[in-house]
Amino acid sequence: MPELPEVEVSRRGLLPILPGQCIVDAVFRAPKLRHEIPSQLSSRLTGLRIDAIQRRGKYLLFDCESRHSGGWLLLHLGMSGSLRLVAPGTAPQKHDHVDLVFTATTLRFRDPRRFGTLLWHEGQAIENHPLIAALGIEPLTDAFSGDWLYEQTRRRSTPIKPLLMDSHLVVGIGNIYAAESLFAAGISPLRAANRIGRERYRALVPAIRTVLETSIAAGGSSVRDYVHSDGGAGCFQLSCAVYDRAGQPCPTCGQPVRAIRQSGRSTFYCPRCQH
DNA sequence: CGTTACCCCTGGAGGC
DNA sequence: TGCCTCCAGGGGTAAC
Repeated sequence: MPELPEVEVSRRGLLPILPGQCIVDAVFRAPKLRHEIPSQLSSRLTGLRIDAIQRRGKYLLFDCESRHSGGWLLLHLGMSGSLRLVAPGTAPQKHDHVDLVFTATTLRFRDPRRFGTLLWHEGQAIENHPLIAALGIEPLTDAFSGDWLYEQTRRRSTPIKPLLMDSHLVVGIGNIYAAESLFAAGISPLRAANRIGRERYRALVPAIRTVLETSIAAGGSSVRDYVHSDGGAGCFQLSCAVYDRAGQPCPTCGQPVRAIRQSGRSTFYCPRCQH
């Protein structure tokens, strides 16, 4: 479910609440999410203060006194994860796998499919964690430009859509926003990345940025104690132009939206508007 | 090195 | 009502 905007909105929802608070207890009700949860993690976390909450790609990074013999808690929401803040003592429901208990509130992680990731990284240098070190560029930075993406794709013959979703190249673009960005830029998801010209990448990159920022803005206006809505419709955008709209008219030309499969994922696009 | 297939897991939707 | 199949917003890993 969560792509970059959802993770960023979750982060912003936690920022006014958690930094400065100490972890009173950590409760794990599932033996593993994507990875095993070490048996001593609860005692390691207990007593540590949250100094900051950062985001890298779709990972939330909780700075737990990393500069003072603490470390980092890495959280990835996976496909079905969501966070909420509940009153201490609130009974967990099914799939509520993790609680970080603070004095006045509890951060609760729910993840039915358990594709989420929870990892502890001892020490200060989170950028050295192998999963973080392998991540590509942040799409909302100035360094992510049409010229940069053009240069990066010269030897990539794979279709542009799965490439946009490759977090080793650029982080945070999931299945929904890849489809929406390509529609906005008029580029076919099937087109080989190295057969797209510089000018078209100069259109695609701002389209990606606009789609992501619009979604963050839309999500940021909701929620307080419910950090992230897990509504099945997806999209913080009020409506998607093409995603999950197979057979429905393209908002630009009226041609039916087409659904295909790429790399095991569904892709939606307008065959008339996107080339 | 680049690309693809598979796998982790549960639940909801739709066909019969 | 039940059973079956397919699908779902991610991504790491292994194999070609």
